[in-house]
Amino acid sequence: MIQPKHIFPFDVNTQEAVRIQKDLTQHISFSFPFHPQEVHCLAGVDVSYLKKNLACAVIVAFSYPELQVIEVVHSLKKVQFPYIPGFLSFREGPAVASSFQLLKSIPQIFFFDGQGIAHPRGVGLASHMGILYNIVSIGVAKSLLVGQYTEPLLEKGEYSWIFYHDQKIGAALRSRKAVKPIFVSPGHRIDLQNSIEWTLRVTGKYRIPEPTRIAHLYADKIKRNEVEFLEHQ
DNA sequence: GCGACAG
DNA sequence: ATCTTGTCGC
Repeated sequence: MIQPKHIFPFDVNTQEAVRIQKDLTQHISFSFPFHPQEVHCLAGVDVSYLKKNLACAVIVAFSYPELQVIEVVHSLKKVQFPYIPGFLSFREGPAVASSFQLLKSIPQIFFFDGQGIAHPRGVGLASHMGILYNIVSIGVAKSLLVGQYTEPLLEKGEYSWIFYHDQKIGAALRSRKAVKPIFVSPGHRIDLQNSIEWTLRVTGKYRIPEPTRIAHLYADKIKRNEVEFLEHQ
């Protein structure tokens, strides 16, 4: 089990959240701790909502490079923070943390359904959870939160930089030919170039890379089949 | 003040 | 994220 490096109070107001985010920024590392050859376990994390103010977090662990599912965990947590762009981790973080407690695998890289450092204060969901658990994390978002980018070329694998306040914070990556790009940014313990490369390594025939795509499919399954049962927990 | 705005 | 059927295109 992966133990959190620090315990953060998630039941805070936005002002405290801003302070926490600004403090977390100082702890982000960009040096990738592994040799590419020694990565054999990856994970995808998807966060979403259920009705009744329940947040759902799914973590799926995969073997690499086979990308076979080796573990799936999920948890539901009542949200006590509204959805405000820039504060997603305070809404979904508790559910993610709860799922981490259930995870037995030790993935070497985590792909998150959200931003890494491409965030108003440099601490998106991927970075926040990355710092909290001292893990390698990458933000893979379906839409842009902050910054500007020029349209990347149409072939799969093409990308352009996302700039924010004159800083290069991420990439608009064409994960499939001629589809809307995905927005990749480092979460923690990895740089932008490696974030792009690893994202491409786990991207198949779909726009969304396999780790988060599969995690999202499990989230859908949970919503369809197990909601009533889980609501009593 | 107005518009933008991960999931 | 969610409300929602068929349909146009690679």
